[in-house]
Amino acid sequence: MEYNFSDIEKRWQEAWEKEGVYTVSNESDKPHFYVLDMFPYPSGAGLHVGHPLGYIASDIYSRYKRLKGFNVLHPMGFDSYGLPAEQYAIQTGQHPEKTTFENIDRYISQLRKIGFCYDWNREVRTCDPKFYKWTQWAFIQMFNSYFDPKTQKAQPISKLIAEWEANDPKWATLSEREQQERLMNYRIAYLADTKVNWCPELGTVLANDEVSEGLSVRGGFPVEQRVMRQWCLRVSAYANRLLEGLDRLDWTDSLKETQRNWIGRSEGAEMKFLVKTQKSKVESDELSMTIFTTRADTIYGVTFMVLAPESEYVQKVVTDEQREEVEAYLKRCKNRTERERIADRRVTGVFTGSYAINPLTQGEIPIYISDYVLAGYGTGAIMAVPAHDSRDYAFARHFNLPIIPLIEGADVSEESFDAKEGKMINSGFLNGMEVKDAIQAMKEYITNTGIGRVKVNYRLRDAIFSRQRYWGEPFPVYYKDGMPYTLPEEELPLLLPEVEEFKGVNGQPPLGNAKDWTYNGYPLELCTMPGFAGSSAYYLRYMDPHNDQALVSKQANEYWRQVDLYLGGSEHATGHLIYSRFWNKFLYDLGYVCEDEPFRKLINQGMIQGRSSFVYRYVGEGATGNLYISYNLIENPEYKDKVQPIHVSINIVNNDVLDINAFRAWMPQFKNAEFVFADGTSSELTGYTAGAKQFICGCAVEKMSKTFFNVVNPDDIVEQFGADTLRLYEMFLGPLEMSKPWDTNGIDGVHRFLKRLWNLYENIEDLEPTKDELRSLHKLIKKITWDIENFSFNTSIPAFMIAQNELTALKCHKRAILEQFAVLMAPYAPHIAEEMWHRCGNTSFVVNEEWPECNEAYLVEDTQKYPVQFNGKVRFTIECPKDTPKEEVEKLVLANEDTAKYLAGNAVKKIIVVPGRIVNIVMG
RNA sequence: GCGGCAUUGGCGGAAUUGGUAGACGCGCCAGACUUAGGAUCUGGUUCCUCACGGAGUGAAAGUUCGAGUCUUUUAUGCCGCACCA
Repeated sequence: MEYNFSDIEKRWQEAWEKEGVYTVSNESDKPHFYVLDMFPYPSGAGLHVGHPLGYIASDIYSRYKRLKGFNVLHPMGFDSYGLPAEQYAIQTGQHPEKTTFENIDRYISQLRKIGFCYDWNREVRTCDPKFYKWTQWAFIQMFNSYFDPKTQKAQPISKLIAEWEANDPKWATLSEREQQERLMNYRIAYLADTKVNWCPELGTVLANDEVSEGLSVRGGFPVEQRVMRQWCLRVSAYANRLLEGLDRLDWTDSLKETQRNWIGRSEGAEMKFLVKTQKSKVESDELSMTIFTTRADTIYGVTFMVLAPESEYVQKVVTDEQREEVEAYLKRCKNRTERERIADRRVTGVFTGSYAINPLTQGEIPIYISDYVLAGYGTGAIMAVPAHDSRDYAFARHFNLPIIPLIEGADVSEESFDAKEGKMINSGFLNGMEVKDAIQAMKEYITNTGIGRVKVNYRLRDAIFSRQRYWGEPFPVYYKDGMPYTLPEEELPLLLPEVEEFKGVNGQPPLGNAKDWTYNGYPLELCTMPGFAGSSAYYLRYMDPHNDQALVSKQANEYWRQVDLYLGGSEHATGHLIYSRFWNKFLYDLGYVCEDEPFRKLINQGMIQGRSSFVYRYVGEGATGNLYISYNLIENPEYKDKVQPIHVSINIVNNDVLDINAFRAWMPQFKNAEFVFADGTSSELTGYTAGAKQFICGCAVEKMSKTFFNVVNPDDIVEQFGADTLRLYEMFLGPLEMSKPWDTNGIDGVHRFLKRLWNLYENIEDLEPTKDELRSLHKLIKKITWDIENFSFNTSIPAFMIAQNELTALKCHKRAILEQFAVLMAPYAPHIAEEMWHRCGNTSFVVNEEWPECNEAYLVEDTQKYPVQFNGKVRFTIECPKDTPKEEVEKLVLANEDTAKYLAGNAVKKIIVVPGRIVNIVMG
């Protein structure tokens, strides 16, 4: 009987759905396990074969865990707020909800065809009011909380108010507005004037992780710096906990390292420098500036100070003579976009006219302003040590400032010496110390003398949480006397209003276009929340998706606790995975969730790139623009550098051979195309007939994209080969975590395997399995179990193939063997596994079966033991295959004399041997 | 610049605890069957050599009875961060 995959797959998908075999209950005696995929943004292009890679891997793991007796939560949903749908809406006037829902429908139909074991009853969509109610709810909690630095935990802000009422007499004298303003400095969700990444093209601000090299990640539009009043989340308060929490997570080192980098902890010291200006005489603290440094030991080499242009110190220290020059410089900095600043790293700066006093040497040091110092990090002011910092060095060279070497033997005539090693010189009481010790000594010195204090700085900034966009969660916030207040929780969800026009007008965000956007007559917030708002707690919602009383009930949360296995791309390392951890820790502090970290184990699947094909158009002398050269010839002198590669649809290329007729029909400009074939003959001369000559295309690995004509749609693969073949082949491509190009060419091999496997399930017999058959099966059980537990899915497919080959060679059609084979296949290829299980005479679903146990006893090969004489005495025993002749063993020992000597001197229990070689030594 | 990961046939990649390097698949070669097909099956396929034999996991050194695997140095590629003081 033929392997009719489309019939099998359709039948079983319908049966699973009808019987609800993948519906998950929160009440179960079984141990729980939560497997989650990062939910997708439903883009208009639909899924390509790269998307399901991680989904297949997590599905295999889920199905395996189920067979192992776990109650497995494995849901899917959609991150459905976002810029592309809104950009499309602005262009076409279509409501983003309409296009979003259409895209979701398409995604669901594509996903269903691949046979995932999702519990679709638990699907969530971030743009669904029932869902974003809880996004808004979380925001209100953040607004009403502050971060207590003593306990390192979020607390209700009422506690802070009570404390002030009791201990701070000034509090009661403040007006309501003043009180609100003071509280705003503590709230975890707060409104502040901050320097933001403003993207004029998108008409919105962006978070740091949404900007790369001065361009927006979405769209690639220029981004400029601007000060705006924005909602922010006090993520930086959690910097230390986010850093320390990493140690307890089962994530890859590279991902942890990326997060550590992003959090950017650095230990150093803050130091106070008094400032001498035209107005002050330095006696008082009145004019001083605080700087942050990790190299307090280099203070004897400070030859100038530098302020960031935006530093609050600037206006205090600038002298009248320098004012004009300084203002000109500040203006120039302000007008530079982030991108220009990054692109142009020439040294610029201006002298303020004032001097700082070195607290150790009492020397006067000039204060400069330069944009190489960042306002957002440390205190926005630095002490410059040109001898030992390359940036200070460049500045000193440009402005001809002195450079004092502080480390013995350091040559600073050409460049700075940045390394933290060597003996200190020119450094007063630090002279002779190693750098490491000097840093420590200096820290103690400044603490004791009160010049400064030890300080830990983090690079992680607060997240800017406002977006001047339409397609996002509205803030549950209204304004009274210009101060924000949150809506009562029972008013949630605050529904996204309808608007006529999706683009903002008159500098107002799009919600400004909504009619009657007020609460009790007070204006509501016009901004919406960013994309990461909805994706920061969605994994909690899956635990209890229909609850309208809470984000997640206590019982549901305490049953599932946290995501046991999370799969997704590494591109979310500094965005989603930081925000989610922050969000979760916040909810944990307030007692809404029972785990401090959301994702226990995390795996990044690699990206699947496209494999583009090219034809080469002849553009040399006498070119008609109509002649194409086979790839194998383009390096020939007559064509070299005279051809132009043109992307060609991979649908008309098979194994790098172009389908000539399909190419001519593909686009009008290729209608009269002529070719020089692989053998050097030309189509004009020979008169082309299909199949007679080969035209070879070039190829390249690129992003999968419509513009490269290299997109492969999983639907097409499913139709041609079936979902099981797709699943197996995606895993077979290579290690899960590695990036790799998609190449449909190899898929036949996997498909052939399924067809051959299918043949084993004819004429099933109820005979007792032989030893060889049992060995094949148990080898397979051992291998597949190990593979799944170690996420080494790619190596399972060869194991299945080998087992299939062995069983075919043994002509094995025995029920006892084939039943278990079906169960082993179930995680990888669930449809054919169900059918195989069924053909063995079972009526149950394979998903309800038990994972087979490996019996090691079946794996032992027949061996025999030889005592080996060495130096005349019996020294050890060699165990080798039964038919190995004794002379062979003796010859072997002599041939491996060094090894034998070593063995004789050690307590060796067993040696496994194959002809000619000792291969495995078991120590006693 | 800092950090992480990788490098094995024509190609994707195996080698799980240091123990037969190249599993399995693609491609290619030969053969069988055949209604000539992009079907199926069988055998071969790391390189050099007619062969015997030798070499071999980016390069160099080291540890070990034994190294693709461990250590050091180095080269190349990919990814992340980056005037972060």
